[in-house]
Amino acid sequence: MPELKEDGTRDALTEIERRSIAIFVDGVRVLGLPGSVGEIYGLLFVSREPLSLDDLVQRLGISKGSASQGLRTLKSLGAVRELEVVGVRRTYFEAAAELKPLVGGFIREQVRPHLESGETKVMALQEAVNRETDPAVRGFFDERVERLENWMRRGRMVLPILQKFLGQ
Amino acid sequence: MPELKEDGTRDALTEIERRSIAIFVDGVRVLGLPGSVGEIYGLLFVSREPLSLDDLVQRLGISKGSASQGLRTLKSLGAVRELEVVGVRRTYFEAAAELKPLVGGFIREQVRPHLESGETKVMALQEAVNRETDPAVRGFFDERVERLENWMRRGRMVLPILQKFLGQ
DNA sequence: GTGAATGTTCATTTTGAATTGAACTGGCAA
DNA sequence: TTGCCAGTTCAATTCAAAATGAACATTCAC
Repeated sequence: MPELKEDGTRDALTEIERRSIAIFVDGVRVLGLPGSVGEIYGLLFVSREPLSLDDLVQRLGISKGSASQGLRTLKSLGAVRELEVVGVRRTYFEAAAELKPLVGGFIREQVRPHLESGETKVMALQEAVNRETDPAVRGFFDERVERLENWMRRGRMVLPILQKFLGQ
Repeated sequence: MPELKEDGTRDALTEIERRSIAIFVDGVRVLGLPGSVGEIYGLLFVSREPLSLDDLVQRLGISKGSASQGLRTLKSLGAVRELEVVGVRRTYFEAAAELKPLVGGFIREQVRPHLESGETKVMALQEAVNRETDPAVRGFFDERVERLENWMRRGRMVLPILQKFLGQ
C-alpha cells in the first residue's frame, strides 16, 4: 500500500522524475542492487532541492523501511550527501553525482568483497588439488587452478585501471 | 526432486568438483546469471572428459529443463564448446576456458544490451527536458542530462579497454 | 523529566526469478 | 511406419530477495 500524505494525497512524479528513476532503477539492477535504491537515487538526481526520508517515502510511495535501508546503501556507496541543517532535526539528502567516487564506492563495497571471497575459494580448491596424487590427473587440475589464479590476478589489476579511466 | 540414474543412485561430486562449482556459482551470480549456469560451467571446468546434457542432469541433480536452458546461455556467451561425435547422436560439451572470448561474450550478451537500453532512456529524458521552458530549471536539467550522456560515453569507451586488458 | 518527531530494525508478506517436470518436437533406426 | 532417444519448451511451482509496516530506539523541544 503506497504511503500518503496526511491529507491522503501524494504529489505525482513529473515525467522527468519518472524517466530519471527508470534509468537508475535499471542501472542499479545491473549492478545487483535492489530497485528501490535506484528509485531513490533517480529522484535525488533530478531534484534541485535536497529531500528528506519522508519526502522520498511520499513522492515514491515506498515504505519508511525501504527508504531507510536504501539510503543506508547509498551512503555506504558514497552516492548521497547528508545535509545537516542547523535548527532542523530532519536530515536532507542530495545525490552525489560525480562519477569517480561512485565508481570507487561500488568497487569498494561490491566488487572487492566478491573478489576476496573468490580468492579464498580458489585457495581451498588449490588445497583439494594438492591432495590429488595421480600425476596425470594432477597435471590437469594444476593447470585449471593456475588459470583461475590468473583470472583473479587480472581482476585485481583491472580495478585501478577502471578507476583511473572512469574517475574524472 | 533430484534426478537419478536408472539404478536409482547418483555419482557424488568430488571435493574438487564441489569447490569448482562453488567458485563459479558465485561468479555467475555476480554477473547476474542464474546459479545453475555456474554449476554447469563449474563442473565442466574441472572435467577431463566432455559431458552430455544427461551427464550434467545426473551429476548435478538438476532438471533437464535447467540443464538445457543453462547450456543455451553458456553457448550464447561462448563459454562452452559443443563436440559432435560422428555416429553418436548425443552432443557433448566442454568448458571454453580462455578469458578473452568469455569476456567478449559477456560484454556482447549482457553489457551492451543494457548500455543500449540505457542510452534510449537517456534520450527520452533529454526530450522531456527539452519541453521544459523555465530557463532556471532548464539549466539544471540540462546539466544532469549532459552528465548522464558523459557517463554513457565513458561506459562505451571502457569496454574495449577492458577487453584489451582481459583478453589474452 | 515528558511528548512528539525522526529514523532504524526486523519478523512477516509479497513479488519476481529460477527451477521443475510433463508434454512436445524432430530425427534416427529398424 | 513405428517406436525410441535426445533435447526443447513452457505452464506451474518453488524459493530467495525485496518490500512492508509495526515495534522499537533516539533525540530534540518544551
